[in-house]
Amino acid sequence: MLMTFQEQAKEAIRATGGRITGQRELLLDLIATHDEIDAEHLHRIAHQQDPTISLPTVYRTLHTLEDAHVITSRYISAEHERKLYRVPAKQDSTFHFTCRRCGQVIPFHSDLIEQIKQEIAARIDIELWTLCMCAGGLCPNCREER
Amino acid sequence: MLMTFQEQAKEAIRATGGRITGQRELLLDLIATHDEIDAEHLHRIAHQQDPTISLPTVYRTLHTLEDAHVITSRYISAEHERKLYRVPAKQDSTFHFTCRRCGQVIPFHSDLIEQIKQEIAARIDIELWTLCMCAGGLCPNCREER
DNA sequence: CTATCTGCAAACTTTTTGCATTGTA
DNA sequence: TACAATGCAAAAAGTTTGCAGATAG
Repeated sequence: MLMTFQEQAKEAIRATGGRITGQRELLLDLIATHDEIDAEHLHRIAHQQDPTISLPTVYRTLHTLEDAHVITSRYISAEHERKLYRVPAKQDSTFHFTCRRCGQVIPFHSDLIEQIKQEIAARIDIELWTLCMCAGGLCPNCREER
Repeated sequence: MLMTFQEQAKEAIRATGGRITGQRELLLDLIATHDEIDAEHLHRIAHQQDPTISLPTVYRTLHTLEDAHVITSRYISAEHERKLYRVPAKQDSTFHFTCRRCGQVIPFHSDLIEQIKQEIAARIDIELWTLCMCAGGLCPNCREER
């Protein structure tokens, strides 16, 4: 009997004395249907369904969910532009190359990321919550043009 | 006959029609004597030697140097903090774990980083300028306390 | 002499906070 | 009916830009 992400999240919110509001339910539904999303984008699409929802509420909800370990966050661009939030299980070993000239983003999967996580865990006694890995440089096209 | 970092940098600046100003010479000297430094720190120490130097000049100089491939930049913490600049050769395979509770930064070296760089290069025909890897979670102390 | 650099002040982007009000449990 | 959560407006933090004046080559 699997709990949905939304149910798990609500459980986690209640567990710490938090309350389930309409805004939070809406945000949970939207997070569940997007692989990885930033606060501003989340606010934009939430706003279409509930025009009263504010950006501070989006940020506060994301922090609440992250503190409860219901979502994780990371940057995917070397410029650390917007922080992206996601359900932990999703695309854990995918990182991104961002072209510094045209801005193109190329996703990249590597098993070495899992190995690095294990290496960290083996060497320092930390609890790893997030690992962000961002590559930057010139993409094939821009490399050719210059 | 090895050129110093400063001489190389000046050469690179001149090569693109740039000019060698007192501010730029001072910044180059300071960058050369620090492993990895952020704009605000660089401005602070530069300001002690030349109180007229401004933060925009520091940023503009860092961008000029980065465009000329004389320095590289990266973030070392997964939180939206400061960008760090450095001479490319320095501590290339060191990344950092930042504790989300106490802020402690634990540097961490792994040969897997070089392997990942090679894996990227082998798979996509990119020119890799920077790779940032930021780990976050609980440090040994904070993990114990909660 | 002229294009590049500079400092200053102000703008910008993303994220956070104070506060009075609303709404959940 | 308490205490958590909300919206608004304003602040914060890091970085960038416009502009008029200074300066390298």
